[in-house]
Amino acid sequence: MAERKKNSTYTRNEQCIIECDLTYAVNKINGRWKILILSKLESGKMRFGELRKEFSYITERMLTLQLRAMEKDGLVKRTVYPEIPPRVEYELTEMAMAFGPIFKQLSEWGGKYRFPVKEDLEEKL
Amino acid sequence: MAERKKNSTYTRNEQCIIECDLTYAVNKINGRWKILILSKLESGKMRFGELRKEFSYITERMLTLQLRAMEKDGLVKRTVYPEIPPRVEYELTEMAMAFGPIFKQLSEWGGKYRFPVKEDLEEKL
DNA sequence: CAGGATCCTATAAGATACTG
DNA sequence: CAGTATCTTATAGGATCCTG
Repeated sequence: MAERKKNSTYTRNEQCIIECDLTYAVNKINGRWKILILSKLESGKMRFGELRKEFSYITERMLTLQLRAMEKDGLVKRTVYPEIPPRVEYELTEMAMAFGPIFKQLSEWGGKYRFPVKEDLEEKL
Repeated sequence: MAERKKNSTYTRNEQCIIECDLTYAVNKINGRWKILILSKLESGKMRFGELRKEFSYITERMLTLQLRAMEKDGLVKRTVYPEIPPRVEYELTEMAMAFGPIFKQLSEWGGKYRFPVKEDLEEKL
């Protein structure tokens, strides 16, 4: 994500990634759509077109960029089949699969706090 | 974080926040330093200066910006004591505390995958 | 089908100096 | 002490058109 600077020093963030497990993890999944995409890919490998249909609100360009960034980060494996028309499949690596339970909890957090009203109602039942 | 546009429509991201628990949660903690700060504040309320000392690699400006954003987002409570010299304390709200276990798991994830070598060594023990 | 290329805007982040 | 203010750069995100 963040590249090395010309002067061979690190940005503040890079310095921290080197030192901190939490920052390292956070940086892997930072990016507006990454968690969403990873979360979707948990259910199995998908073609580019399937992902595009699933995330119609993400531009093709961003979808590509985020997927490639994750590939570089070792979270996603990209397989190109030498056919015509082309077929490309994306699947999670083991390290990405390990995020599974975390995303599930995140989603639960969202469900609980997104509409406080919802919570109030549930408590009344 | 993202503001309403002049034309009264939503950005792609905002549209998604409205529909999706996971995106809602992700957006609460998106920002280069938020998780780190939240994670630190878990151990109790802290003064601005303490946070600044703890995160010496974050500029004062970014620290302020992230804290204020989180305050607006309902994750952090900011208390100003009308004294001279001024004293300001930051503490987590209940909804932020609920992130606790998630951050812990994230950190564990980082610990496991940050240095694959480390893992190999551990397996040999 | 799965993108790449190009151009543009918005937002994040950082350096530095200053203040009630 | 706990910020603000100002300026600048870097990065993210998006619109649109093109292609092997």
